[in-house]
Amino acid sequence: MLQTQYIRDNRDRVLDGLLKRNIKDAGKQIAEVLKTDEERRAAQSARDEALSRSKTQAREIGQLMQAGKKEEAEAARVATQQDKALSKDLTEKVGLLEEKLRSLLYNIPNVPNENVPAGTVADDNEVVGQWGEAPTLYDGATPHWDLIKKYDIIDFDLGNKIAGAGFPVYKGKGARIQRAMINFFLDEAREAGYIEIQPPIFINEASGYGTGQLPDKEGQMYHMTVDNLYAIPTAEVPITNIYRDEVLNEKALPVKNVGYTPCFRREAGAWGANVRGLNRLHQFDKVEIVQITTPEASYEALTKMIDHVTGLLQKLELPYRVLNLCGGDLGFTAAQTFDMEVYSAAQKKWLEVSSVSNFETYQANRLKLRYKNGDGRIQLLHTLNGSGLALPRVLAALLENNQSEKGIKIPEVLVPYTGFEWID
RNA sequence: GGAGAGGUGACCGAGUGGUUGAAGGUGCUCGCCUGGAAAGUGAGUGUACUCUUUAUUAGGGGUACCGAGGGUUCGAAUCCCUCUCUCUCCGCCA
Repeated sequence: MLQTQYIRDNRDRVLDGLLKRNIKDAGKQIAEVLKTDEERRAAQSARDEALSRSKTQAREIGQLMQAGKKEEAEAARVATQQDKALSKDLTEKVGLLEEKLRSLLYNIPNVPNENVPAGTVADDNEVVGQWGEAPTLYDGATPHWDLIKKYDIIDFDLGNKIAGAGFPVYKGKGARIQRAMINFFLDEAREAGYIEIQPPIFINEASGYGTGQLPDKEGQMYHMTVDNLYAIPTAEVPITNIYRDEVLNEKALPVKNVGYTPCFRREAGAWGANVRGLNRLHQFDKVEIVQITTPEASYEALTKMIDHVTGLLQKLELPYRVLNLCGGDLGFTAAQTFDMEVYSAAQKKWLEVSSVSNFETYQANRLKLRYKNGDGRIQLLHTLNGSGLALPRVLAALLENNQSEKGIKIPEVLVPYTGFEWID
């Protein structure tokens, strides 16, 4: 969430940013925040004053008691009753206002940075990079949902039987290529300086709030009500929450973590057209990279993360483009996001395989993730994360782009991991 | 599932009703020592909110905070209640 102080000091900047996200009542929301904040401060001043008085009185009574002046102490004691009731009321009032302010802030998304293009829909995203050429496929080429049946490597019907739609079963070379990609991605990240983490795949409520999945994406996560745990939608959640409520030493920065986890998404209401095959699943595998840096270093880190991800795609020989997401397409918590899309020749469309974002202090503020800088001042850090990479759509593109009469050719870099060169 | 113990500052760890925001240690910052470092040694080192001050990446004041919430009391880290988390033992299991 945004910092109240920041909104107070940069009202116009915040407003402009929210308008870039096409939030129509941004002015009203910000005015409400500022008004609540003002009420809160007034209430706090009043409360502090009342409490200060009580405290002084208590100290005096203590002294009288010790001096043995019982009667005077007793008189003073009676006199405190009124202030006590007053400060209790005021404390309650402050609490309510704080809660109101927090819930207002929870519903205000991050302010896009100045390089985020204006726009409302995905078509307004700005293409900032492109690599590779779409392959020309042979006559018998088909989309991946046919290929997986032809080679019997992924079985949706079996998934239906044992879990439900969107929970595919990977078989034989299908399972092995999954394992191969995971290892390849993890090794590449390690070589780029990321520490590998294997986090829990269920998280508690506090973690959900920490990274912003709660309260606004409540319905998108699988929730185990018996133990009040949520299945993670991405490794970003448990990995970033490692650093919740932490004050890091500047020397420990930047934090660079990578983790492989299955990801679970209910995709409530998203099922329908254009989600065939591997394009959208309830459970999928992803290798996630996370960085925590100082504010000064975060945009350079973002660039490096994009380079890392595009490097992976180049090694996999998959044609891709890089998009600078427009205000309207930006996720709730991001200040800037770049999407990597791979071209899937048989579907003749771009598939998002990675999304790399800088959240600036938005997550860190909720997480209370800070560091002590050289001057000894405590400051919020910047958090960033990106997929490096999500498997299903990479696999879809790989199957489709590499198909021929002979079968599906495995990219060279993956062969040492798969142990086979062809799916045939 | 049953029983017990415990959650204190960046970290470890004292502290059972009145200068305790909190001993001591570690870490960190600055200095001494050193050719340089280590060791040793001296000093400093809470966070959040808030008010105020032309000492303004600063000074001064106030309030809150010892897992969370509530209660008792003139006064609570310290007493009581509820919740929560962690640990240990037993049970069950891998």
